Amino acid sequence: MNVNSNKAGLADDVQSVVRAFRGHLHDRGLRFTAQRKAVLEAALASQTHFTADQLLGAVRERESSVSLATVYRTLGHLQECGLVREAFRAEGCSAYEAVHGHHDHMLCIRCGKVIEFCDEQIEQLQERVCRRHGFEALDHRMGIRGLCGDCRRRPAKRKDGGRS
Amino acid sequence: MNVNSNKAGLADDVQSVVRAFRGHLHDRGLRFTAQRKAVLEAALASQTHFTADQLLGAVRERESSVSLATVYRTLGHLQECGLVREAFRAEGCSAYEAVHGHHDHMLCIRCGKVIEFCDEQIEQLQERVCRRHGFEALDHRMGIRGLCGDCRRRPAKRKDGGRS
DNA sequence: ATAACTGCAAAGTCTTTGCACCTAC
DNA sequence: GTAGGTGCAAAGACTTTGCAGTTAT
Repeated sequence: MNVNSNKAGLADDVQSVVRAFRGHLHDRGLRFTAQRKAVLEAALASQTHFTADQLLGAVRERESSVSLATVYRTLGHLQECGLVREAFRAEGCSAYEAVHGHHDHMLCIRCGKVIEFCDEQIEQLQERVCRRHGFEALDHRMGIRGLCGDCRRRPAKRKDGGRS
Repeated sequence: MNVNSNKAGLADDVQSVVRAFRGHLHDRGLRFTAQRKAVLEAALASQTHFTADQLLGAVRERESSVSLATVYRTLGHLQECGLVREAFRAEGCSAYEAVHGHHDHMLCIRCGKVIEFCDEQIEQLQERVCRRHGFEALDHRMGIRGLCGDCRRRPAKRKDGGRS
């Protein structure tokens, strides 16, 4: 199956992933630079979602010489080879994440909490529906928006005091 | 279930939806204007996804006095009451769609085709996974990216000529 | 040696907002 | 009559891009 070719395990150690990235770049006549390596490593190190800007912050803790432009450019390459994906869109910007093990998201519209989950049965049904349409899935994304348990128990705060 | 309170049918005629929108606005002390009505009707008339800009174009065929700012403002209200949702993000901008009957999407990364589908079993499993997490789903979105049947049969065009 | 990469800053997009005038209620 | 709405244009926020110097191969 193609949905997640990087499912090997949580332990797919950074080493091999870096090698994969280098190979991907090499195949296209692109170069493996310190900045690209730093961006990849920072992305892999993150256990959650990150915006381009947050990633820049993380990268700079290891390799000071990186610009936001390079982060964006590198994110593009990383997405092309499936090592990173755009997880969902938060506020006005994109939230990315390293692809170590697939999962989907629930987003609480009130407190902003993000719950990750993975349902094997849903994955299988997705494969099935793709087959039915002759479609070859390379990646997929599911986001459920609603209220988390905590927020369901708290009263909503209305914009105005309400009427009637 | 909450995932789709507007599932009544494709025939939920414009009349009643407009009434629902008016009610929603009224409940919040907001006003029902010609522009808002025009935006809603144009959105309902669309059988596909549309960007804010495309919607503006459609709206202007019926009600010339509408600005892009108003379209955005109205889209906000329409999303709040569940009549419109952000279907997915295409290129740099959001693609919206009227919510008449729920469905999900497959996007071909090569030709850009969008295939809509709806799998009742997946919907049920989503409900189940939400229950397990104490989450109350209000809306959800699933997008599968990959290659459509046509593109799978055609050879890929590489960026450069390729190297052995 | 050279084609590709980087940082910077400027340019682009899409979206939101301030303001003065207009209008539904 | 008044609170809320609208268009316009300017402002914002995120992302992309041109350019001149730098570097992996």
